[in-house]
Amino acid sequence: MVNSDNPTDGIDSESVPEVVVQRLPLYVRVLSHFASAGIEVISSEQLGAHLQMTPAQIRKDLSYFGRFGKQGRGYDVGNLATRLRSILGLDSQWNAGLIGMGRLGRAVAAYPGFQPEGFRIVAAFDADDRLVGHEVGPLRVQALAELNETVEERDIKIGIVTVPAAHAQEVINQLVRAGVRSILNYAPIAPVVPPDVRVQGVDPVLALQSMTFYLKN
Amino acid sequence: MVNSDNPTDGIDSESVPEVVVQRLPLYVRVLSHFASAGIEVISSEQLGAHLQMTPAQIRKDLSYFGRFGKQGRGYDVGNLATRLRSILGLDSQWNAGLIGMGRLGRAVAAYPGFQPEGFRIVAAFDADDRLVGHEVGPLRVQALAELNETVEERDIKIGIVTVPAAHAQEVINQLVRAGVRSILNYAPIAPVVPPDVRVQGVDPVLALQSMTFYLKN
DNA sequence: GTTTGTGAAGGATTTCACAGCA
DNA sequence: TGCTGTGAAATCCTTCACAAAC
Repeated sequence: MVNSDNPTDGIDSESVPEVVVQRLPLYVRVLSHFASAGIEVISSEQLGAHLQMTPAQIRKDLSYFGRFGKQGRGYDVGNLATRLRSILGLDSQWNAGLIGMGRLGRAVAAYPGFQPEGFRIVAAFDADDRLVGHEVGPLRVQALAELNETVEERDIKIGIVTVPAAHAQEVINQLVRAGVRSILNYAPIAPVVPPDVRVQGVDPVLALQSMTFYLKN
Repeated sequence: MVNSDNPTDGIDSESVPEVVVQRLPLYVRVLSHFASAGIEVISSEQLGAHLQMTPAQIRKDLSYFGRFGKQGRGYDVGNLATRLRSILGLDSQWNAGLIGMGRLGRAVAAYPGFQPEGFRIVAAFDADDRLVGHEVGPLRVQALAELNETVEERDIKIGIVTVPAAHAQEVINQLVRAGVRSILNYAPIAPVVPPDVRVQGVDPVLALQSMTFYLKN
């Protein structure tokens, strides 16, 4: 088992607002930044200035998970980063399967940002027989029929979907059937999934489309 | 001037919640999907089923912008899509400048998803002199010193940042100084910008990092 | 009969403001 | 003195529920 529960933080995920969980990685990132700049202690005020949010929100967010600061001083940068990483499960490796090895899939496979953060792509799949068997970096492209057994064998907890929009819902269905509960979706669709499955979309066009509203108005 | 204000919708962007604006592109996308499936009329119930949200929320969201439906029937798919596109400014072209022509920048330049949605990358920049002058697709890589005049000349309204994290804040500062108020940021940082500038991050790692919380807890 | 549009209610999130601790 | 942690207040967002429209 790659991912061991850390007994030091037993958090009821139900009791923490989802928005708060989504901000946690941001805190980790900024803390790492300050740590590598040699800063050892930081206040919620300073964190807030860098993240463009109020100090009160940062303190309240952190209060869902514990008491990490020292009154009159602030937070120990290294310690807080470590604690938050542990809470998020970022202190262990997470295996991911990549589905769709076209142009986008190969770009994602080659993206160097996953590995250092503990995310490892351990399998690659494509529906196209002509791609199956080919090597993409260290991975051999597999047929989708092998999804179920590979998810089990390689302890895949995350699915990364880089297939064309027309096939994305079906591929996501297959991932869900294979037991994957966390999906990173690059396809420009809003997939329908059971309530216990989490989908995060990565979609530059969607991001641009909401900005034009403000450019125009 | 590429982007003409559409006089049919005069919306006070202050009065519309930001979350609502961010859902609008999703509605457009689903409506296009239904339109190309030949469906002409759709209820908020059906839309909600596909987007996994309540019909009431969809109706309330739309009510910020007008009255698009017919009681007892629902919404005309084509008409609603057109109206929403107009409200978002998606009925005109938007020019973007891409800064950072390394691996990621070239992948973004080659991404075929922007063009069909009306986003056009009209300039490419890099700080590295060895890249300046090279051609990437139809673009000639320019020096960053030319940013200001090029933004003006080519009516660039959007900056797309694909430089390494260490340079991203400085590049974003330059974009802001050049008058760009909408930025799509691929760099893994949380940049500080003036209040009238909008930044949307595209960050697969951040998305993954909040999902692991739920995998673990 | 069906479904919209919308005030009002309810729930969630953010901010305030201050007691308590270093 | 300076800053955290946190109840209470304020704000923001979602859902309810129903009159009006087709």
